[in-house]
Amino acid sequence: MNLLAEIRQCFAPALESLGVQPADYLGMIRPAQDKKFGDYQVNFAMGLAKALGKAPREIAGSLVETTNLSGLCSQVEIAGPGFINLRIDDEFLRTALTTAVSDDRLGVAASSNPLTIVIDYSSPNVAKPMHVGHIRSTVIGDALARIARFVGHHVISDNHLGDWGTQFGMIIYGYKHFRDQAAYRANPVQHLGDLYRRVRQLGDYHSACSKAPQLAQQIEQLKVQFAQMKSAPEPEDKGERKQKAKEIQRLEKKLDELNEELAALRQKISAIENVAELKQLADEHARINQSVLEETAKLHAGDADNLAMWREFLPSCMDDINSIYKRLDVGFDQVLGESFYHDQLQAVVDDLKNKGMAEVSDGAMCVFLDNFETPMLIQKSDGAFLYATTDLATIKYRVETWSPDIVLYVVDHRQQEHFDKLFAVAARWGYATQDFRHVSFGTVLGEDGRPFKTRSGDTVGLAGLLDEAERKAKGVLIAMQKDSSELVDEAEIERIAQIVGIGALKFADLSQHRSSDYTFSYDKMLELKGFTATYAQYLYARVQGIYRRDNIDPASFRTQPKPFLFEHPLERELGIMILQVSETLDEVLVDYRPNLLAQYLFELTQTFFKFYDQCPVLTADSEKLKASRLQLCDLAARTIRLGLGLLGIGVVDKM
RNA sequence: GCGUCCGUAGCUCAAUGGAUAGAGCAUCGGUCUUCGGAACCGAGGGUUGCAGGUUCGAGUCCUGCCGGGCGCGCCA
Repeated sequence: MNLLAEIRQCFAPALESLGVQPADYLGMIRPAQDKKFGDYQVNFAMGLAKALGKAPREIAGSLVETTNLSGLCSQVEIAGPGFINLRIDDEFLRTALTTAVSDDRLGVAASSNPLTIVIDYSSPNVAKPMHVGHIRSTVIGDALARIARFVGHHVISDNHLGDWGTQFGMIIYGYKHFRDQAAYRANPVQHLGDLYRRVRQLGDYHSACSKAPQLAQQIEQLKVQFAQMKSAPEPEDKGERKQKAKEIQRLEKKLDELNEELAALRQKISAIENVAELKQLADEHARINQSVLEETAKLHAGDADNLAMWREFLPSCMDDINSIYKRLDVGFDQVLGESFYHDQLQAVVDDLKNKGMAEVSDGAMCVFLDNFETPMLIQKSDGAFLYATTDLATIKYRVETWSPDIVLYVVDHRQQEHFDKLFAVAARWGYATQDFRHVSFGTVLGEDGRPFKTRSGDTVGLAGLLDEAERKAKGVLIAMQKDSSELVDEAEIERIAQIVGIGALKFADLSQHRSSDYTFSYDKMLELKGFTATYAQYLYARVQGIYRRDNIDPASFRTQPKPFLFEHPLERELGIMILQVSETLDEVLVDYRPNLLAQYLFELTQTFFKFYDQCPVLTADSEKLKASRLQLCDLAARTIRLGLGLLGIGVVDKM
């Protein structure tokens, strides 16, 4: 039962009779912001008043008169400037709750308009270790896929792996020059990772060596400029003085930035030069960066040796990634990486060329677009393709293969301009009816508040983060068990710690608005109280505890529901909140915002614990009341299980 | 420089243009021989960066400024 949808439906005829498009206004019916106003509020009378030239309260009155809410709402009030406050009829609530108790879907109807939705998420670079920067796309994308699927859409989740890029050139180079056959045999995943890091380190060293002097020179120039600016006489004009101060500030900041960059380069240099063996290696591989690109080019050109190595390495790299997915309980319907599209790229370029959309500029094949200063490059001057080319080929493939209505790209916001261009090209190319959407999210920042740099070497590995989450949850669990009667064995603690720890981690991410930057903090990500998954999981465990205590089999009332009673205001409040899961899921999909579901689950849990504090369940005054309250507990717990499950988070019977 | 996103309580964050801007954490105080204290109740804490504008109504929309993140042709 979707209460909000029911109410909206009721108001449509009245709006139509006023001569306006109901769709423009029905969205303004919302859950009441403050419970004292009722359950739902209608906010469009004020807006309509202007358009129709009547007093808002008068409009509200006529809307109420011509709208049939009987059976649905027991109380309709016009308040303030023209709000219409609605209170759902208790009997209607009881019926809806009774239906929910006996329904596996808790009364949530499947969408009457199922769409085909492709969701592209996670998409890590194979062969590079996954780090915390990958968690957002993975966790948000997975949650959206689960939610959309539950709501009734046909979802195709697709992991667009970076499995065809320079990183394989690096591994191939490393394998050819640095491999330790025994170590490789013993643990291919780890050894390939080592080879990657070694090549990376040497390559970075050489880049740093060539960049550092230029950078140092640039800094010297800036310093001179800065000194001149500072010693120049103060302008008399106030505006110019301000301008000057600003310019000085800007230069200072720029200097700081460059100095920091230089320090990072020098660190990379000294890391090599301080170790004689490394220095020797670096000297022996002076052309390493060019060679890596050559190995990559050979792979792309179909070189038999490199292709064979790629085929050999890929499964090992995937093992690493899949173990993370397994721990996160994340899956995909399709895993079509960049390599899958490799042989379709030339055709894409040719097609765009033939259609007059692409032209050569400065040696590179470009698609120029209105409203964009820079073109989209689809082929480099050396003939190599770019990720834009792959993205276009991917669009073509997805549309031709799955005919999606919507294609979501769960990718961080730094790529916004890329997607703006990509979608613009796609539309001109003939894919204009699909709703391509960049579901962007904020950058993962370090605890110092600065963006997490992929190249900064000391990133937190994702595997280590998961370990830490589970370790901390286990510590809390063991501490809790000391004075609890509900003892559980060692293996059980391990299992529970996993679900609680990973759940906390995921929830920390999903509970935040996806567009805001994500400040990485162990404390925050592993928090186990307050606005967390743990709090909601605790609700579930407590309800299971009630069943255990009184040997209750919930199946008994799920098949034969008893009447719901509202003797305490919190029983009714909890009942409404339970039913609102349906409208919450719809809300999530309007703008692809899982945090709305997280917020809902938290509020539901808060309401439950208030209810539970004030309404005795097992010791209720009558059997009828006990039965009713047990059903509320059951519904609350099942709603939490469903909602957390849709966020990719599990529940446990004891914790 | 151009583009784009952001600025809300001490901290971390909420709030499709709606009524008195809300949570969590932290702090302080209460509930307690408990239906498993990972709980419940209460208190303090705000000129929503600044200044204008639009409107019946602005944290939200528009303009300008201040401060910050990110991006800006052959990386992905």
